[in-house]
Amino acid sequence: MAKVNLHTVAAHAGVSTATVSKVVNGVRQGISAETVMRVQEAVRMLGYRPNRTARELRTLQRSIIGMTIVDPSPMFLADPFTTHVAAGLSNRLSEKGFGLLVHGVKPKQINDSFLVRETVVDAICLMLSGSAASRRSTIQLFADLGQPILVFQDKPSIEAADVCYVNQDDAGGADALARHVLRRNPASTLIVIPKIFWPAIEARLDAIWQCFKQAGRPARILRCDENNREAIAQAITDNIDRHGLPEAVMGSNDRIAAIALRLLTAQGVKVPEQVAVTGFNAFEPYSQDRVTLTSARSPAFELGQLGAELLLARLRAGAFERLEYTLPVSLVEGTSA
Amino acid sequence: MAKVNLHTVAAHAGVSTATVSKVVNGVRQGISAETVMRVQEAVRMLGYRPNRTARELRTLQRSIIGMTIVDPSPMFLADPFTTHVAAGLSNRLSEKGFGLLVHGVKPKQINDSFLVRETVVDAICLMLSGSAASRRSTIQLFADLGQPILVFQDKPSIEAADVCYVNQDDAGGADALARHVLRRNPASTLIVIPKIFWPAIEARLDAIWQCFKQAGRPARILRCDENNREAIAQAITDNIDRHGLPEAVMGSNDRIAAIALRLLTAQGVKVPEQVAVTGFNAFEPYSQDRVTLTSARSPAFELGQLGAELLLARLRAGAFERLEYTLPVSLVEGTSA
DNA sequence: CTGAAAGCGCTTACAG
DNA sequence: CTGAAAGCGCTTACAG
Repeated sequence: MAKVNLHTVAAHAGVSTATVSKVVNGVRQGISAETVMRVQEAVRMLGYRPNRTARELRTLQRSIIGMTIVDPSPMFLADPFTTHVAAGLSNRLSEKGFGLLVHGVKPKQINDSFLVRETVVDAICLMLSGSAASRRSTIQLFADLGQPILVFQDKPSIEAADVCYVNQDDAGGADALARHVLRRNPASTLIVIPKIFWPAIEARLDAIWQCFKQAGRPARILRCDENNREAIAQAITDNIDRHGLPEAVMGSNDRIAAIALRLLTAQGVKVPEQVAVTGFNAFEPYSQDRVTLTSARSPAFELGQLGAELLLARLRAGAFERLEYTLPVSLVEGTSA
Repeated sequence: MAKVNLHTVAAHAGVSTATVSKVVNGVRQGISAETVMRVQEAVRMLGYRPNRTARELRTLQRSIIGMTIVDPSPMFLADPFTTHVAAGLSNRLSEKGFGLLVHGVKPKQINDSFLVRETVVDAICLMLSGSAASRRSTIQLFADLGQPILVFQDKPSIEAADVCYVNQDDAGGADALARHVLRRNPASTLIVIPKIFWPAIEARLDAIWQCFKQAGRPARILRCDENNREAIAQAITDNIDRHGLPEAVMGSNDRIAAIALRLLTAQGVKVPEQVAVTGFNAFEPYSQDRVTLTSARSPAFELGQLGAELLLARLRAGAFERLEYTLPVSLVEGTSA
């Protein structure tokens, strides 16, 4: 079947392409009801679907937002935090007829990413892992593109007018958790975090660390390979064998906390009586053997929604109203700590 | 800063836009090395990034694949299976300079989806929940668009030349699990599945059901609200209270199996001695209290990769080579069953 | 109320 | 080896 375009419809309805364009776009101003009907009928009969590319070129906007996730693993989209953000973004963008283009890229390949090389979206969201220096240079790279950039979960490093930072209060959440744990004056605390460097995780760690320092309570840190459940369990077991049973275990996310919780109860350790356990994220309530996990609720979906709104507003207004936003993280009190 | 386009670069380098276009696209045929250099220099100096929209309009291809997920929940992107497929898709597409546009849509709103209303991508992937009839009509709707359609995890219902089905062998995997469980001749078996209707889940259920029927062994089915861990645990507990402890619990995914496993061990039930437990997906090895979960490995990431390759080939060749593909699902033998 | 026409930024067959 | 020109499918200010 031949391509149906504005001309086909116009010819079929016996009007100009200008008129068809207006009808299709709902511009009823100065068009007779009868003409509208005739055009709509032609559209229906021919199964006409406007070519978005042409509209985009004409109006010079794509109505597509890019989301670049910099992660060494091709499974970038499997991380719950990331997917919650993406879901929130897509959700809000869709409502406004905008699309979300997701793009995972390995740290080495950022320069060759087609989102960098070409103008393919109206604005770009960034979700970065890696050291502060590498993140900084990545943000700089994107900032230099001359497109609006929105960075999720990162400390403002580049001060550019068109770079906006959307964070959750990881430090606040971690602080609340630490205070909660410190109420029992633990003689020893084990903090378990993933090896891969994510700024949000470091922010949580810092806050806990500060809090413990101020309270004059010791804590030790264990970094483990997050991709493997077994590896996490083994690392925790080894650490306990070497340094003894801590009085609290603080995981940097619920997954790690759940593994610790399971491991401890399997060894007959009572939670929270002997050991307090906390997690982070609380994307869904977590419980095990009647103990519910004390955690902090990450508003990741809301982060995505907010990001979408800010970007849409930026595109409309020509500038971000503010360059930094922080969403609160609330303590989820379970029975595990 | 003013927009930099082909003309700007051409003027700067003192050549025609045709020449700049060729250099930028790597067409070195019939262009002197010196000209190439001069153009590249101008591109660098001006920070020129080709406008993808214009190229798309000229070549009439978008180099974007759409992924529509039909799900009543806005959290559509939070499902591990879906995200694994999306990651696989995006991974392969990126390598070829293609983008992945994700779009979650509620069942009622499919007709208003901009992927349906307008031509915005080169091809569309579908991931559908809901009844067979509703899925069928959704596929029909997309098939009528005159664009290549690739359906993940659904039984071929619409026979159209441009609709391709990519599945994993859910029935095979479920069958293997059922046989495995049946080796112990369980007097009673509880099958736990989510309330929401996903074809893959039904395929698993059917296979298990058939297998048990043939073996002359009874099984009962429990449908529960999958979004809530507590609800699942409660539903299983209630079912056991009412019908007694089964000798096997087969979850339709690992998450449900893990909840059952935890719940049983918490009640002092020995797994697998008293009750065998199985899951499905095995996106990562799951273990708890030294028992490792027996499951079936879903090649979701590979499904996405294959889908990307098929779509790319389809776009190149003008037609799908085959209209149905099934990836194997392998049994993961743990100690839980 | 309607239409002719310019032009968005590219690519490409063609002529030189 | 290089460039002039047509045209991809739309939108919109403008004239009638």
